[in-house]
Amino acid sequence: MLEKTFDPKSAEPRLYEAWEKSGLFSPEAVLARNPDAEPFTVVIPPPNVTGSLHIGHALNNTLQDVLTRFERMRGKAALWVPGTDHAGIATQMVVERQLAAEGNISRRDMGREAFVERVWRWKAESAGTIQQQLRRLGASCDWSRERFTLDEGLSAAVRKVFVRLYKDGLIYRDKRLVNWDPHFQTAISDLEVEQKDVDGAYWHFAYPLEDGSGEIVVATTRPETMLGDTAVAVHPDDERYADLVGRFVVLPIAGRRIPIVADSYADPEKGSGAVKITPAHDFNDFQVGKRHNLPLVNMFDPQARLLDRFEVVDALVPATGDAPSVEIAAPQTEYRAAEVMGERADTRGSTEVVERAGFGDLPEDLRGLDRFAARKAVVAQMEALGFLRGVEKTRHAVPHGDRSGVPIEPYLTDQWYVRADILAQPAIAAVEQERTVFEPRNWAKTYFEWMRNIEPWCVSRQLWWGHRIPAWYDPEGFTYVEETEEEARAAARARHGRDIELAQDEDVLDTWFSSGLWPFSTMGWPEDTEDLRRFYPTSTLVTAPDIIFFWVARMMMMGLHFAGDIPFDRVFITALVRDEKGQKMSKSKGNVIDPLVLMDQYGTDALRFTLVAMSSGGRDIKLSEQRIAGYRNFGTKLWNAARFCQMNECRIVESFDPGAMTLPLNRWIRGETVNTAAAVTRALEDCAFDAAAEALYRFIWNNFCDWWLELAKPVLNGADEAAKAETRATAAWVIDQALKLLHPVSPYLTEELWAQMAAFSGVRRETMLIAAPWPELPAEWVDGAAAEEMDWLVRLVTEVRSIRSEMNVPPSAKPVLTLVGADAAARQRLEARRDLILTLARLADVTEADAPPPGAAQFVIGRATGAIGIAEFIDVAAERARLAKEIAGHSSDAERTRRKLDNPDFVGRAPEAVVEENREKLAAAEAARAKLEGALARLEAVS
RNA sequence: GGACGCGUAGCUCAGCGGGAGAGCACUACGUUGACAUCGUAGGGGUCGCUGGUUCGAUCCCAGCCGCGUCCACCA
Repeated sequence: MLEKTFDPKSAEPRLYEAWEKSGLFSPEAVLARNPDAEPFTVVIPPPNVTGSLHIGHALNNTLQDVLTRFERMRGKAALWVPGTDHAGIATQMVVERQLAAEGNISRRDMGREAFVERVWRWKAESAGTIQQQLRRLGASCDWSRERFTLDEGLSAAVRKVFVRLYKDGLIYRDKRLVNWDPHFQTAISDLEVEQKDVDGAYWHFAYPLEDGSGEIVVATTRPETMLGDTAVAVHPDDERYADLVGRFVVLPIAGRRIPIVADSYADPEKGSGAVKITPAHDFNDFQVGKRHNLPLVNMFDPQARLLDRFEVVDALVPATGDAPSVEIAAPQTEYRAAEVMGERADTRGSTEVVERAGFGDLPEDLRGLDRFAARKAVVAQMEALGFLRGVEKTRHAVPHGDRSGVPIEPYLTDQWYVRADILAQPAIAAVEQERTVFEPRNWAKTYFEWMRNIEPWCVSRQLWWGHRIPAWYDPEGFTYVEETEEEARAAARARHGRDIELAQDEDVLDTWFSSGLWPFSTMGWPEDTEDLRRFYPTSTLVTAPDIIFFWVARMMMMGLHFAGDIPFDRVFITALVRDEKGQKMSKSKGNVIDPLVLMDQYGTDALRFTLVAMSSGGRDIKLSEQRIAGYRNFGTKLWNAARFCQMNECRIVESFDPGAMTLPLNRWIRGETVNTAAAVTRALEDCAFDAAAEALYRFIWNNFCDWWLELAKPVLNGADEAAKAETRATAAWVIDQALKLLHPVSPYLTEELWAQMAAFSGVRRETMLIAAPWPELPAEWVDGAAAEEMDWLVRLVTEVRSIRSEMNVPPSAKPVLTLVGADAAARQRLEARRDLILTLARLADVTEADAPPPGAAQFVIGRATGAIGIAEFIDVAAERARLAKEIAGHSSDAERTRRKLDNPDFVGRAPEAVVEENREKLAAAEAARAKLEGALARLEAVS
């Protein structure tokens, strides 16, 4: 016999272990039975290898598991590939912090090799965490296929892709402005930059004209960059400055002569209408500089980063004060780098392109300052020199590194870029043609928006943890991009006719570069593997909205380019999980909900059911514990229903044919089961997870427990052995179907009941994973007549209960119900269901009469009037009020419907079925009102 | 500035062209051997506002108000 409640704590580990041991998470199990089984593939969004499960993981992995289990039960060769990501910056950051805490050691103190070794050790230590937590969640992924982005195989794929992109001209090295994260001392991509509003100011500076005939005022939020100004721009149509264009100002402090140029970038409406141009430190200014062939003055010393320990101090002005070069590199050279985008750079790279540019008479006291100190110093000097024309406080957006949280710096460096604009074309087309669809659909727009305006993707990072870029340089400045050092050497030998010293690029690749290959690299690409042939393209990708650009877009581009096909048929974008107040969860706010705690408290199934039930398209999830508790109760409800069935000897009868049921009661629940199975199937096919959960909840709780079980009780306690046998078998059959339908969402509880029911029934059964085929039930099993009959019964019982409650009839009282004016059908139903009605409505008897007895509370049921003989309880005033209210309800119904039907336009234009429906409604409302008015009249007569 | 989404019962959310729904919370009654992690019954909403389309609008369209997310930008 089942315990009183399901105990997740003891059952979950036991069940998971059994599943894993069975080997049935691997599609081979299905393929062994059916070699032609259709594949269904999901690849996990690989979590950070050293991470742990947060609520977002819980959500998307639950949904992936729901889909995988569902398709596996349907007989598909379902494969869910698990794995983890090396997460370059994030992981390196954690380890660097550990080192700092341990002994104030920096990675640079350790050296590259030792540091990377250390990160691998940390990975080995903590890698198990997330895997265990996914198991805890019930994830049915194929652990035998688990991958890691820094695996040998995946690394080989990365090198292959890099080399091929290079040889296709789709990857190139270039010197241009990048988003430089001064904290991590690395370039980051546009996507890793977030704008934050901060308090700042506009400083208005006057730049004197060269000839002393006046000045021009510019405003800036970044005074420290003025030292790098190489022009002042005004709008070509701005008459105020028309005669100044082509003349020169003298840049204060630096003492450099810079031109006034006309460029439409200058907005006459803003500030003075004149804008300072700092091409080496501002993305817009870079473009202006390019148009006017302005020199770039890079004020950052790239070497400065070597001075850092844990807190980075970046130098604003050259720390190498010994040789500040006055000469400025020729503009045509400066901009060459930007112009060769996409050009093969296997000859002289662009490393030579930018000369060190400086400015001779920079005061000693400005050198070596970090940028914040430099700002103050520059402002102070400008003020002292009399060039400060005002300060205006303002709040403005400043780009910050998403990981470091410090303001990023546009910085002129050599980096590797991917020509995303070319790769994006097929990826855009694939979604336009709906070869890949987004679910919910609207996300496609977000995807298009970004893809159609895509910028070059900076993929090099000045980190140590990651895939080292497979590029080698010789001392003469030639570049060799090859998969191995041997090949690079061979290429160098071929070029120079001798062995030559090579140095590998120090940088590693953006983490998302390897993640972008995930759907095919995990399948063994570039080898032509069986997995690749069978399981690629994958079926559904389940992921969060915030990584559509980071990840989904890159997989689309890489998949189409390298694996020759879309990476997935469908992308399901999950909701964002927020706290119950609707706030985004964050460590700093302290409102993070730990899914593990929730699983401890309520069981995994309850958490899963909640996440599924709240996953409706286009809305964030506000997670509340109350809701989880409610769904935990739902599991208990089903558990107890099964327990009741055991108490009543309801066993699985393998020879039982549900098609041969005779009792309307059973035929009714059979129909409900069919309808529910269809609804759940369709919902899961459409990723309408909330609809699936709702259908299951209603069916199990409202239909099965609230009504069918109650209706079955008299049968199970009765003397009709045949009816009893059928009802027992029906109970077991319905529970079986319910368990199967619920299993993808709540795997633990269902698996446990499945086994217990089998044991109790003396039936041998394997785990549900593939031995519980998904219910595909014939539509003929829906019996309309039985449904109508049960519906009538439910209405009758509900009416009686409602009146009893309103009239305060104690449960112990068993009145007599008299039906007046019952037709043949009602009479027949009444006779057939007499026992049920008596039990459920707590009645002594049901009779028929021509008129209701005095002192009865009355209601309308179909064409008949029901009268409950509760003279001793009836409160005439209360009953009068009750009847009046009922009458009012029917009256207003009738009134509204009549108005509709009196409208010739409605009758003329609405579909006949709708008109007819309204006619029936009117008739029913009026009949009910007439009966109740009669009842009210009788009440008044006797009182 | 652009894109997308959301405003429905106290709360959380379904529904999205023809009778306003669920869960929770609330109120009353209840322990009749599946379940108090429960049962029965009940109260509670001019479906953000204003127009339009339609025989008919919570549902479609437009505008407005409020909220949120993303992208771009703000010398």
